[in-house]
Amino acid sequence: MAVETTLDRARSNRILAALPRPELERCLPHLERVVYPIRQVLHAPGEPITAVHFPESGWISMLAVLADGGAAEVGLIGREGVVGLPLFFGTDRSPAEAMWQSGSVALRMSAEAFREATAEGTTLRSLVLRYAMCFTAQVSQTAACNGRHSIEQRLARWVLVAHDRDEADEFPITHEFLSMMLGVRRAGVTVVAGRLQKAGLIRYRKGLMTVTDRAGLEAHACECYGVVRREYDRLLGPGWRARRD
Amino acid sequence: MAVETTLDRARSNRILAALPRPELERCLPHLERVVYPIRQVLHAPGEPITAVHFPESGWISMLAVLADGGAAEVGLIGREGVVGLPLFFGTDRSPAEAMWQSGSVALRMSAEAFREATAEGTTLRSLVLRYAMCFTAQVSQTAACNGRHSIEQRLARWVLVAHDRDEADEFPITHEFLSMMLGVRRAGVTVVAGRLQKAGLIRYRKGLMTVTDRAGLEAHACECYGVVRREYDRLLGPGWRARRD
DNA sequence: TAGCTACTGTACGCATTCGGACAGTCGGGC
DNA sequence: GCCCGACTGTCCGAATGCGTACAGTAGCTA
Repeated sequence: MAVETTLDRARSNRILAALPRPELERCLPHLERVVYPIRQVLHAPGEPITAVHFPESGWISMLAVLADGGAAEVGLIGREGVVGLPLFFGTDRSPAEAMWQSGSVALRMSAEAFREATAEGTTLRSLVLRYAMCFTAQVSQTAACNGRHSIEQRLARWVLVAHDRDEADEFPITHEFLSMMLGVRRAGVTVVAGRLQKAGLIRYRKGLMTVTDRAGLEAHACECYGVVRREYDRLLGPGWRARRD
Repeated sequence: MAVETTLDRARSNRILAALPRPELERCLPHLERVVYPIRQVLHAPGEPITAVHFPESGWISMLAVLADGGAAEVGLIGREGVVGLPLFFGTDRSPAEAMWQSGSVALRMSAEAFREATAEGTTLRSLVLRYAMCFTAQVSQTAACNGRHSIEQRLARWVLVAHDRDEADEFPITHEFLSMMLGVRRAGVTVVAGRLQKAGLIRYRKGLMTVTDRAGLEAHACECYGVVRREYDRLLGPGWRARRD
């Protein structure tokens, strides 16, 4: 069995993978591989953010925590991005929460090292800037989507967004959890998920969802999926997804 | 009548006002005062953004344009900010639209000049970074808000956000227009605006709205107003608003 | 001051989603 | 192989908001 080096693993994250070799090598000593349990909170609202994380696989939800104790997902981060943008923006805390949803392997870099690694003239700086633009576009579209589109459209969109960040066609997710992410009732998710399953677009059982017809899902989802996807493709190149179509 | 210099006017925009004098003076030759008609589009979805704008007064809506031809407001920019963040993020276009809503006086800086003015080590760069963080927080909270809160809460919040960016307690806005911004029916706005008026929080007639009880509005609005406001206060200092409480 | 237009008020039936409850079923652990 | 807990399916009444329509009114313009 081959020994997997930090260099190999860094190639899993699309931002790190896009760095020129010398710059990546300067980063390597500051990258530490970490594995977290599912639902692990990477940073909580108002708490200091001490490090950024470059996911190797799976995805992290960015959540806005509400007064009633609930949380609404406003964006999703996978191997195309980095968790901890507030540090880049010059602050060590944020009103949002970052929580692991799937996967759970990332490369961790301390706030201090990240600041140096994104100094003027570095490729990392311009990549993170572009990623920040993508993420903002995702959140913006989510804002519009939450106000205008049906649960069915939003669920189809959510599955596609997650699927883009997953190596496999199946991933663990329950209706209960989806309902929290979408900000709707669990029963509402069950009903529309049942419709999507009946239409042959997905399959699921006991907390495991399988995508069986991507094209069909795209047809059922609102335009928000395509708008954001095109923005990611445009700014990060078309290779940022974990899977091929 | 005193001659108002570009320097004086730059003090109206909180980002420019926060620059050290020498840095501001280097910017001045690149700042041009522009006046636009209401509803003027500063940048349309997918079209090249050729300049940034530092508003002196009033506010601009950032909109996500939807497939049905409608548009949903995802954020609001006033004298505390700058329109054209995509340029800062390294791209000259965006899926969003920026449109004047009130006021309409800004200082314009070309993309080229903006790039130089935000070079490494400048105060402008760090100010714009912090502002970008604020704006992202605003959009995130809007995403959550759109999914969870009632029209009444959202309208109260919207009025507060606009009020923060307006010198006067009254500003021109019709129910029709508010309904487009909030993504709801015009009739829905009329009903809840009527309730807020009956409660003595606002007054309006024929396209002119007046805030008569800010504290009452804050009590009626969802927590989203406070969450975002605190983030702006924290990162930009408490003086970013056009008015006192 | 008459008329026009833009804006506001209100009503009706309908669709979606909610909040809550409860029954059915899957599948891992013992 | 059985049990139990987690997950899914379904139902109810109620609330919210939608789409549409039309009437009333304020205020500008001629």
